[in-house]
Amino acid sequence: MQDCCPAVLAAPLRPGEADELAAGFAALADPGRLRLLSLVAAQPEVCACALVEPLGKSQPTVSHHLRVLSEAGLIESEKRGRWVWYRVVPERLDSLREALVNPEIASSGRRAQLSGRRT
Amino acid sequence: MQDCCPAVLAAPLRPGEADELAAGFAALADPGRLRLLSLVAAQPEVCACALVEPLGKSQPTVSHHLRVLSEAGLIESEKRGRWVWYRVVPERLDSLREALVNPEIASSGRRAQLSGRRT
DNA sequence: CCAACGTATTGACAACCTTCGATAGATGGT
DNA sequence: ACCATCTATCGAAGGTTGTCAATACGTTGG
Repeated sequence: MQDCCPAVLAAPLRPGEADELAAGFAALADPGRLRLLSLVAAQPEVCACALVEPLGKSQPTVSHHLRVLSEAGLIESEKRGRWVWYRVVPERLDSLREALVNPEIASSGRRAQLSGRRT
Repeated sequence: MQDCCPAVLAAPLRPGEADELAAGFAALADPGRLRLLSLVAAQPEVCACALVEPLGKSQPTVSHHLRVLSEAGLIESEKRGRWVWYRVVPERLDSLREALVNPEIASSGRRAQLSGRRT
């Protein structure tokens, strides 16, 4: 813990950002939710009524997952008459995707500055 | 559930793929793990001993999270003498990133074929 | 205004996750 | 051999999550 390596100087990812990102990924951490998202993303807009059957889960469960995706900012809803329509929020997906590029510092950048020493 | 819209024809994401992806995102769904990953990604290789302090969690906890990231295929480890070195697996990050591009079908492709009808 | 329908909320339960202290396993120095 | 050190595992406590049946809410059509 004190003389094996340079030791990381500062966390490239601050706790605040980490929380934000983790919340986003948490919404993607369920198979059903991913399929739900892909169903919504497959079209400009999808009625909630078209999501229950293909998912093979109960209506309350689907509703719950849609809410989770919504609160994570991945989709947005609009009530029109008796039905609710959902569509993806591409910007949010983009932001999560970019986060996965961040660690590119290692795969391409690779200018790990080994200047520091000890803790 | 029967006459509001075209209804999605086939799930763009099959249950099998969804499970695979969800497992990956689940590993990213924790703030501590994200920071851990970013710490590892910040350099070509990082000793486990350099990760406990910056994360502010106990050593067993850090070890646990490293294992989770490892089992998700996001990082790999190599034991050298008394220490264990970790590095990211860029390919795995890429595959997860691509999955987030998949729903691009909606944001750019947008050729939702509204041919089908009813359930 | 009432009945039918689409959606959301509630309540409950099991499964899982995060976290830590204690401890075990393995390696290297003396 | 012995001890210090680094890492992993175990066991437990507390919290979160996924799921459904039941039910409430809001809208449309008669």
